[in-house]
Amino acid sequence: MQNSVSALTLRIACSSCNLRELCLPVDLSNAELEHLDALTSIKRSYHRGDFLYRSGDKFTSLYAIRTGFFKTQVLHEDGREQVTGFQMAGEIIGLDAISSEIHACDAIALEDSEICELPFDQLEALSRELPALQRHLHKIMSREIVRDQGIMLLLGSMHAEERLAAFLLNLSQRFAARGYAANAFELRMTRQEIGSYLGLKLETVSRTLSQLQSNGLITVHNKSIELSDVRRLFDLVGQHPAAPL
Amino acid sequence: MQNSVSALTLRIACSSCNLRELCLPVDLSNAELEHLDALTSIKRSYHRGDFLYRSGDKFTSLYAIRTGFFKTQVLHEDGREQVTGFQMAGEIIGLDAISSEIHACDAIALEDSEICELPFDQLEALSRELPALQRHLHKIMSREIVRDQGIMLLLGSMHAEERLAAFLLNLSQRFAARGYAANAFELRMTRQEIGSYLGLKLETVSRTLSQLQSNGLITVHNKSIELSDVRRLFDLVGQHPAAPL
DNA sequence: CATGTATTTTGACCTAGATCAAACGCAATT
DNA sequence: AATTGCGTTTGATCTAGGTCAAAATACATG
Repeated sequence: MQNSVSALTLRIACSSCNLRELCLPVDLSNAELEHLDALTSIKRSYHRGDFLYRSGDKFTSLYAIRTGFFKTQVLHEDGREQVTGFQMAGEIIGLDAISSEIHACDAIALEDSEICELPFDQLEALSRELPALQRHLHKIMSREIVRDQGIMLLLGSMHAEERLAAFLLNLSQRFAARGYAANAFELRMTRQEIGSYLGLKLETVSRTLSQLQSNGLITVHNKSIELSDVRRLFDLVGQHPAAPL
Repeated sequence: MQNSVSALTLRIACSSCNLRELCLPVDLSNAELEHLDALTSIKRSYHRGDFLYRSGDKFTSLYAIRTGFFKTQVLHEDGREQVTGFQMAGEIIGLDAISSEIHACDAIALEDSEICELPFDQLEALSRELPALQRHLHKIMSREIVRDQGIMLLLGSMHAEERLAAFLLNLSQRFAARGYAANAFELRMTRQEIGSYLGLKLETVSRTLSQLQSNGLITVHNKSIELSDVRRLFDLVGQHPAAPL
């Protein structure tokens, strides 16, 4: 039981977090989980539009998303921007900063959100004590590499329609893993942000969504999406429904 | 001094490897380096075209490239392929397989090559003992994530000419870091492989190289490349020469 | 509720790169 | 030297998606 907490620096125990099935504690025994509570993980709140960190900031911590939705983006010097990912509850962000100890991208809240700040030094020290945590941390980083390779495949060799289908199916699967409806959800990001992520212009995103709708694969009403024919969406990306993106 | 070795399972000591400035031992003290020698790292040779591993193979080890050149590629079910990277001496490959313990891509030698096989269980165990090694392993993984994000930016928002310029400058910098000439080198890969990596067709790669040549930025003779005007190449990618790709 | 601002949709047109096809160069083989 | 075969270059066309512009819709704020 937690008491006498400040609003800004509420210490959070992983063992009592309802995201423990998705987040850092995956694969840890109860005994190990208690050790993880030794981590001084701080809960913080962000409003829509707030920066969790900025490119160039000194790296100290990874961040586990408790609630809400973030995007990460890299800015090119000439003003071009590339959204590199959309992150939701249970996902860990900040991994790109470990290499240089300086954040390489911006992380921005797309809706009001809460995160757990995980001081990386402590996380490393603890993972020397807990092999299961060490392995899981490695898996999280490796998973990010695999994800990025999937996006490279998408950007390098898929058409607009396939990119959108893959994007929507990926969101669907991640919502489903969190207990939300897989076939109907609200987009948290603009067409422009989707386009940046998928290497398309916002007009193309809009047109392609309309086209998927008129072909009966989805229903779009502004930011609300319904997947009407998941089978044909999977056909479009040339994947079996079992395989994650 | 090493004696009585078999051709296939030569044990290699990191402490006596001339790649230690680039590879796993970076940032380790001499004392730590000796511990790293406890790792049963096995040297193996591959011929041009050989697979180091295939997508679907069980993951056991990371691989450090001692000499030679590799490509990694992911194959889409419908036959599309995407080259996800070209790797040279001192670079570590196989990181993508940690997450699922199954390799997610193919790794293929582009010329006769030698690698060090690094059993991952042992590497993890050792990195629990050596914080500097642990940190370095994390940095290697993080650097791969940053690299992938750079490619996402390239694929998502750059034109053919910019992609080729960025590609050539990146190779140049990596050759330079290994003591080779920065401004003249041989490509180890085909136009088709470059195209797959950069999200372009091989004809576009060829045309764009010709165009860079006629603009005086490079000289191309088949696989041999000379960077004639590095300054303007950097201008093209909108980067200052100091910044790595 | 009215007004101003951002986002989305849709249309008309344009272009970078894809596609298709042919010729060329170079290395290995006979 | 001729043959074969792969990789590369170059040309002629085509098209998916970009660009530019305007209208429609949603959203925020006084």
